[in-house]
Amino acid sequence: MATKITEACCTSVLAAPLPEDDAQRLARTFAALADPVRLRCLSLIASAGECCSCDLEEPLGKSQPTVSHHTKALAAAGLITGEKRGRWMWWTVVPERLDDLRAALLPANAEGRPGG
Amino acid sequence: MATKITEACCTSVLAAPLPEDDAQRLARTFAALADPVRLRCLSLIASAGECCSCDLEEPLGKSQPTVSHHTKALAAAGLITGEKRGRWMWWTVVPERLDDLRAALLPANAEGRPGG
DNA sequence: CCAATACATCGACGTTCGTCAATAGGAGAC
DNA sequence: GTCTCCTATTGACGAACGTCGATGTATTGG
Repeated sequence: MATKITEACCTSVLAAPLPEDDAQRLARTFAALADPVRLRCLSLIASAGECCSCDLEEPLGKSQPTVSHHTKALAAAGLITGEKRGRWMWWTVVPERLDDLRAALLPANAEGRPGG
Repeated sequence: MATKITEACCTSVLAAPLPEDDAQRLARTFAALADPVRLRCLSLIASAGECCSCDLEEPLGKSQPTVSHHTKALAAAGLITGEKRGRWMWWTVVPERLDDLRAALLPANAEGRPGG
């Protein structure tokens, strides 16, 4: 089982000094999570499995342009993805992207762990 | 084995809608990681196991006040902790804090997973 | 004592960010 | 076509952030 080398590769923050471009990419992704409104937005989408922008305004307590701004930021970070159906924009989370983030925070001695 | 309830508790972003105060706490922590300089700073400390502020200036390419500013931010988020020995401030990462973050990003159906 | 070193704090600057009102774009209903 | 609903974009505002020079605070060494 030690033959399996993590193809999540490179971006392990704790294992080795992070190259500058990797740091910039990672920082942009974390920045998408660095706002309470966006975190709750992501949480609402994940909990619902799928939901449209109009369903976010009320629980978030923010105006429609603000909600649109945040969904755009989350989508730009690859954390959610949107599909337009009729008039509605349906958002879903991208679990692989969250996996990448968790992998980046893995301790150096846990490279081959399951469920990381 | 469903008897084991995660005592990481509450702060699972994807499992249920995030309360506002939890969102604020989490966002503050992610904000500490939302800067490439701080990410590289954390990475340098983790890789070295322990290091002092003066050893960070050159690899980060930033001035001493800037480095101090970033270490303070990381420490305020609980991601690193410092101990003063003589003239030097020795920084180490707080792995439990990283574990908390990874737990917050766990998918909803992975509550009881090992190595999460 | 004084000088040097390591780190923290302050003040200021330019940039980025979150927010909303106003407006524009697009898709269904009539 | 027109009207309504949902979403995206623009422009503007204040707040927060990253950065550095100057200064302050400890600690070590002579």
